[in-house]
Amino acid sequence: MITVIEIKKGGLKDFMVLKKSKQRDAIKAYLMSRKDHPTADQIYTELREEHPNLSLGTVYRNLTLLESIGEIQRFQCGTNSDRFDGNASNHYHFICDKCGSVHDIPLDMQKSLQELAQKHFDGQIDYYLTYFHGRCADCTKEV
Amino acid sequence: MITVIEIKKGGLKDFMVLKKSKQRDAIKAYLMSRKDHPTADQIYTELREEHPNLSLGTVYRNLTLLESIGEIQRFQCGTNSDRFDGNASNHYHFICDKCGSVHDIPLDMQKSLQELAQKHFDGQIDYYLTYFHGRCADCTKEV
DNA sequence: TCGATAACAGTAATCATTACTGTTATGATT
DNA sequence: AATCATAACAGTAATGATTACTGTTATCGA
Repeated sequence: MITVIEIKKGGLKDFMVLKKSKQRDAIKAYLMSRKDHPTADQIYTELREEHPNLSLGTVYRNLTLLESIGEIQRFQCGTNSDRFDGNASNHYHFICDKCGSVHDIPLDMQKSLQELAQKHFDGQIDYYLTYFHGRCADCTKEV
Repeated sequence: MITVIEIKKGGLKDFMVLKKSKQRDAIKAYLMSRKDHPTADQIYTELREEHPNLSLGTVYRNLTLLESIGEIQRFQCGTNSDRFDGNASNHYHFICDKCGSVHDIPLDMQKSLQELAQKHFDGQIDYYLTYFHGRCADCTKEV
């Protein structure tokens, strides 16, 4: 199977044939195995144990690539580093304002909210991202 | 009137008495006069015309301070710079994925969504941020 | 007017992320 | 299996947003 991806306008070519790489597979697999939405640096540090020559640039390049072909999600949530999620489907996130952890919320996206917002906005709303904030279960137990 | 603000633990003191400054007033006033949620650099560039000696560090310091006392809002929305909003009340934002502009959506926050999410999450949800994406009115007119 | 210190301008440092460079791996074609 | 084009790599340098530092100035209560 050949995977062809589009390249943003500007260069000479407008497409690219993907070649497989052990590094990309490892990054994808790692991300799929986790539910804590790690940062690029966390992924890099973890994978270095198995792949000592792995480069941080490679991690970033592949995360960006995987995101561009819709296999993973990247998002900012107030912390200083971007977070990555192996679950590419649209879903809700919770950010603990105390410990910074990020959790999934198993709840269907509310189409009604988007429809409601659309009634109040002139442009065209395609999707929405919601970040719930508060304290995670662990942190509510502490003072 | 004296404004006293708390300082995060770690230093010798745990409070600070605010003194007024022309620069902070100008930053706040500028932010209040706009609806386009400018970046720190945009604020800096604009205000330099009136205040030629204004420093970018001063802009950042005051934005952080104003945010910490709840007078303005700071948020990330996928663009590479943080955005600032003179309207500190909880409201919805729309980000145009084509031109990057940020708009307000005049819609009350849906308490029901938070309640719904709370039913599916163990921790304590205090608030939520939602970013609608799509194309703004101007951009829907273009190809 | 004085004294304590918050705030400043200017600059250096930090940190996440992206870009560059020479080398290696992939995969289609001979 | 050998060749060839090029995607991907490791390693490193560069970028850009933000924060921290330093010596000076402004604010404000005493």
